[in-house]
Amino acid sequence: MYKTEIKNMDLGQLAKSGQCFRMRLAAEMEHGGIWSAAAGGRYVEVMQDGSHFLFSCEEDEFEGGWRTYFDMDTDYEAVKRSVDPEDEYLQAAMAFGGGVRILRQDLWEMIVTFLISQNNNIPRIRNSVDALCARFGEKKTGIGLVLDLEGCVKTVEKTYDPFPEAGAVAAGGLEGLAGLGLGYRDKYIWTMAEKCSGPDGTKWLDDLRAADYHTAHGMLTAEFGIGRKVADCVCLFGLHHVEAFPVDTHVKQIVNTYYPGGFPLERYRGYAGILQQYMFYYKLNDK
DNA sequence: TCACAGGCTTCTG
DNA sequence: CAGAAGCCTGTG
Repeated sequence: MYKTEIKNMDLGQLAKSGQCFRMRLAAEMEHGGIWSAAAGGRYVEVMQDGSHFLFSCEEDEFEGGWRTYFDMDTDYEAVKRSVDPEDEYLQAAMAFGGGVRILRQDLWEMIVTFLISQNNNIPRIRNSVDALCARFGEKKTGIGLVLDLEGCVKTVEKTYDPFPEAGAVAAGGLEGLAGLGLGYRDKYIWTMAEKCSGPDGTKWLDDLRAADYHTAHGMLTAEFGIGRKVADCVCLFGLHHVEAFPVDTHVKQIVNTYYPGGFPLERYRGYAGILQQYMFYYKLNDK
């Protein structure tokens, strides 16, 4: 296990932020809880109490993977300080969801996830992603956390479904995607599974990783089923181009209501996507 | 950086 | 019935 302090991070908020659909509550607790995350062929469980975090992995695995995944080297404090103090909507959004970050997730997984997201809602997206993993992901074991009778934290073995490789999805054919609640999106996913598998697919994904935002966005929208909005989500969540600013139906409503002259993208040039996440989370979860 | 309409899955309120 | 982290295709 590895214990560390992290500010500006809230796992419960991240799980509801609409950027990752594979984080869930493993055990409820008085303060926060134990959350599980599966990413990049690895599994971890994390207990949060305020800014104190206990990871089920050891320090080397944290430093070698989860530190990057949780984007710990971005200064979110500086981002928050840079926001216009007069901007009441953004200030309220940051006060409400200040623990939201831009995770560094797997590119192929983000392509599939945000193809599923189109004309869809978060619970349904989650169901489809889970079903996809259950069908194609070959079960693996990871290390989780559990409280013993005395309330002490212990590690415990857990099984989980990793996100399937593109090759596995491609091999299943279009019919392999039936019954997952994908609807008309199934053909988009299967086409991209073909595109991303094999040596050519690996090269294309590597080229995408090497490209700047504008180029990557163009490469993505050239593909079947990927429009402007999905491409921006893949750029933001799969390539960490935080200048990408996905405009979906909710963000459109926010802009129409609170930024009639348009969102001040120039003021936040280079990282507007982070602010988009604060606004998106606030709009969807504030009641 | 042309605008717009219609269709596409499926579930919730 | 409308709406949900939309996109594709065809038309004028």
